[in-house]
Amino acid sequence: MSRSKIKSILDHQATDYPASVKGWVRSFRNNQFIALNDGSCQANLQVVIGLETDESIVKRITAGAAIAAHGNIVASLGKGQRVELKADSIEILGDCDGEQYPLQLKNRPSLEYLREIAHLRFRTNTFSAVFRVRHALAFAIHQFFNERGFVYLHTPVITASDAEGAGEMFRVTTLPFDGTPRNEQGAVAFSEDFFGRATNLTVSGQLEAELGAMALGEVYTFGPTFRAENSNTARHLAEFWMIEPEVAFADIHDNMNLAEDFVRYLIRYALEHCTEDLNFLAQRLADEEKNKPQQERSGMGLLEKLTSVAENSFERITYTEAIGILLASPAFKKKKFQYEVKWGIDLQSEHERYLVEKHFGKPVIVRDYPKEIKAFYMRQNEDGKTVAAMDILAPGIGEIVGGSQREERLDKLSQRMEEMHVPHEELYWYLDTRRFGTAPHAGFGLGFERMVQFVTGMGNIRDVIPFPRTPKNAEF
RNA sequence: UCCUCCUUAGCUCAGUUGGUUAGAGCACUUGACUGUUAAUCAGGGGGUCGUUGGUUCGAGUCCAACAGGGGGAGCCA
Repeated sequence: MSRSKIKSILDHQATDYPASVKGWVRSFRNNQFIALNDGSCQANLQVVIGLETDESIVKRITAGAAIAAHGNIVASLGKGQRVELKADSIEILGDCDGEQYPLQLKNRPSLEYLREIAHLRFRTNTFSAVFRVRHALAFAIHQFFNERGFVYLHTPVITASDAEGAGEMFRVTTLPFDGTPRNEQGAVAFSEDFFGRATNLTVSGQLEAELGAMALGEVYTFGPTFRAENSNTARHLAEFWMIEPEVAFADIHDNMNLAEDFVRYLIRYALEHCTEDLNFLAQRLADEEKNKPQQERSGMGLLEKLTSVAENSFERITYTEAIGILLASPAFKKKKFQYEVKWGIDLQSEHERYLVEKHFGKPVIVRDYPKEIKAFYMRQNEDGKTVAAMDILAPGIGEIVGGSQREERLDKLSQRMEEMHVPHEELYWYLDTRRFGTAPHAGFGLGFERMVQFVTGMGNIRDVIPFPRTPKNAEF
């Protein structure tokens, strides 16, 4: 008999039919009742074994063991579940020595501990829920762009450009560490390296995505991104996934509309397709909040927060307005901000949090930042002071989207590159798009893990990626 | 990288002003029970108190360095 997924058994109303299931034992009660989970859904299937079951089998039904159960799906006699599998036979597929198995249903191992056994943490309710939601969001991303006619463009993971200015890079090389070849000036001879030049892991697919957009019209990337920054926070990874749409004939307002539609679409998708997992995660979060002091509680439950974001439009303000709000705030007057507030500063975490969590109470899109604090490729506004950049700030996460209208005017772009010491030679291919049929265009980047954090309510980004890569940590 | 906190059984945690043989729950094991719901009840085994060094008659407890981890900040997505 072929294996049935537990999800399909629980989803269907029928009873009194034969079925086989395979999964991992979550708990074994009364030498008779197995709570079995196969990863297809949050809920367990109760498998009931007969009293005549061979004792040598019964002894091997331990928490964590992999088993197969064959029998009939029947209406449950007990109270906690609608149906159960009345087993005729049990097969032990893989034993699990409970004395050494670190996961026990009753012990509530901490997220920090589970991070150290990331190879086993998928077996917990929390992580299986998080990774099912992560999958759903990844799928929804492709669906969103596909519905709108975007082309999924695979930009390179290995890049020769180090002029993107998006952060420290990981070097990619096959040169030996001992006896590294040197040129006549004594510098490392990258001409002898695999690609004949210095190469790195990508920090962004944006520049390449722009090339695609200037022919295909609307493209997006969705792939791994690498930053060799020594960042030790709950919001940073050395290897993370990023989505970068790029749209020809679009301005900053089209860009904000797309980004807002996108974020709200993803949340609606999760609410519709991950109800059970989100309910579980919401409950988990609520339990966690109970142990926090009153002041640190968020006040809104996970589902309320997601529903509110999905149903209400984001606040849109300019950078100049944001500075005005901060300067007029009670927090500023009481000198609550650690960092200075004045026109020209980069907004600090505390400023973003004030705007999003205290002042507006919902996601905020801030646009038209001072050109000095933004990248060379952002389009210069008429005022000569600002660029058409926009960031979406989300409650609890901070910056979740960063984007801009791109500078399509060759002279302006060229001039800005000179001012910011970005070498023209290395980016001739980028500049060519401005030489040959340039057009207004815009795009943004969305940090996938930050989106997963927002939807699942997980506080640490290391808990929403299967195998986190952070400074001093590349285990598994 | 900076500030700060933590590290005691497989897991979650107690351990008082430095003082006898370091405790509990879960897990494991032996037995009982058999429609349980984190099953329950009774007995049992299980410890290099992160590592190294120091102070002291005596260190899980005090001090230092190192390692690992958490929280906050910077950089950013």
